[in-house]
Amino acid sequence: MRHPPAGSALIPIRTEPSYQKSARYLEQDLCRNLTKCTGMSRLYLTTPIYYVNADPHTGHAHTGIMADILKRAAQMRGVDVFLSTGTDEHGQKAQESAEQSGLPVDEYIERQSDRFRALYDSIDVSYDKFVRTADPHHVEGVRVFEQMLFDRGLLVKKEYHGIYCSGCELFKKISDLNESGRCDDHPSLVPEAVDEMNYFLPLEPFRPWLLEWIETHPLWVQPERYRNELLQMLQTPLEDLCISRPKTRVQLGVELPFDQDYITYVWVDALANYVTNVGWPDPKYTHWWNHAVHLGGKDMLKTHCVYWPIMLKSIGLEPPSGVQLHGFWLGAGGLKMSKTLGNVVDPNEVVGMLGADALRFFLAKNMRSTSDTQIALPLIVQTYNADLANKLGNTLSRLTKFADRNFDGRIPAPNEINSADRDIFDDVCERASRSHASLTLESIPALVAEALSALEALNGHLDRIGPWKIIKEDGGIERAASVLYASLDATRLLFEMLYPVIPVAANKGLECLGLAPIPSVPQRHEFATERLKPGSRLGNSITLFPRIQTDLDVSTGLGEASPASERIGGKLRQ
RNA sequence: CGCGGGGUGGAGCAGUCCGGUAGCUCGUCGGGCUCAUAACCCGAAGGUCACAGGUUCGAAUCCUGUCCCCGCAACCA
Repeated sequence: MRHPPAGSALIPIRTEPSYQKSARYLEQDLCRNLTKCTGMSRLYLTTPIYYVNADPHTGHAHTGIMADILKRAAQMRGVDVFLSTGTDEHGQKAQESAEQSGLPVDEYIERQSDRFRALYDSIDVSYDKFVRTADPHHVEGVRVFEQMLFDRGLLVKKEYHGIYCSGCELFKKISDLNESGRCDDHPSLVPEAVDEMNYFLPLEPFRPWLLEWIETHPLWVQPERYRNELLQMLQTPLEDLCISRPKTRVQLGVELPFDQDYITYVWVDALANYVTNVGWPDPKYTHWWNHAVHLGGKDMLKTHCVYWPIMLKSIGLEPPSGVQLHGFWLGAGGLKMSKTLGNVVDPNEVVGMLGADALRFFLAKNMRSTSDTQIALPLIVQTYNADLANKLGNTLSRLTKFADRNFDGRIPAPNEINSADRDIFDDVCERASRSHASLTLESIPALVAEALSALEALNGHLDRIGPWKIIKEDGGIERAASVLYASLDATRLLFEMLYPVIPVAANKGLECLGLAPIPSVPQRHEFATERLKPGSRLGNSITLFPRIQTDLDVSTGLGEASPASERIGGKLRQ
């Protein structure tokens, strides 16, 4: 425990919830899901592994940050968490990108992989495993996986009939071609019909099993709309899944264990990371695998909820406990980000300008499960100034500086806590407990919204009471002390509540309150009982989030922004 | 008729499942306060809820049709 529950008797905690959660909301609760699947003691979170043929973008940052938020929140509930991520470095496109870069293939994929790792390091994603598909353990795992498929007689070798564009070096679907039967990117070339021998895993035999699995596990895919989409997807027969590529066409990949003329095509290679990361084929992998929840974008639905469970089932492994998906980020104007439009948001740029917590906070606050969401630099700056600087940072400042001047930089001892003080504390406490207890990928924005509402209530409360006025009255210091204690303690709760979202700033805030940082290890955290200790010394008062001055045009996303301190010669920094 | 999402005051969004005086944040304007990061608090202006029909005592919400935007359709979270 970080500090004794010394003040727990000071302000009675209300136990009656004043908020009614809808039954539907409860049904989609990760907690319940995990209670059923994992007993809540352990959690294995995964992000997809990212393809190295392009640079990391906002979407990659988002999935990692959401995973990290869920991890930190689970750890605060005492859950042991393992978070995996990594890069996929195999396949034709990686091979081509390497060639285009002019670098040796090894050098290219290492550089790209490092870019993904560097991004995650810079945004404080606390992964426990960063896998690269070239890692020997992973490669061996893929080969064992494939040998098992082969030994069980599940694979068929047959001709793949396709239309091949030699310009793209890819097979095309009829629907990919234009009216004249040519590829849009290479209109001068005539795509040719090619027959190529490959290995396939027939999926159709497993469709009835998968349908039943989904029927009997209503919380398996979340949000619910993706479950509906999945069920619809499974109404029609499934095509065989191609798992190989001839070496004559692609060299970068894992050689099939039973046919050295072929390498592994993406699915077995990429998806298998989820089990090889936790030790498979060593039996100890179940320690984590039995508690696995995959996180990712909505485009993962078919691969992670059809291909992957069937692949696992076919060799006798259990499906993951859950799959939680999110939408996509769109650029300014609600349009897909593109360099041509100039509306690309580079996560590295945001981190450089505003810090990792600002990016984390924006993504956590705004992603919606039912639709794609807009992101643009001016919107991020707006959120940073309004929520982080003006509300959260400023509230900390006004309280700690008041305590510095009037209470010798110590937590004042509360005397007469009245109902207004109690209400403000209960309000924050309840919001914190409730949003943490029910946290899922889908409800992360609700946690942020709850914190902001609580913060507004706290600021309003402070203004109505006006401790800086009261303290000037006769005997007012007693009353001011109580108001300040309740407000500081509510602020403490807010930092604890927001710790998973903005870990660095939250711990700085707690430090300002004279508290130890929240550790990144499983440790049950009780919002209501770990009260501030009267008389203990506050830390140094700091400007947690300096305001940013900006000329950004919110409607276009174009323009310039720079830190206020830089713009006006650091005056704001004092 | 391939599948799906969306169109709500200047900007970003909630509300739509379970119909009942249109909400939030930002911005703007006015006032207050001065403990605080030109901050914070209070108040105001601003919307025919894409459009047209229909059901209903009553529709942003349900039904029908239309228009527009976006995403997906074998490797982009």
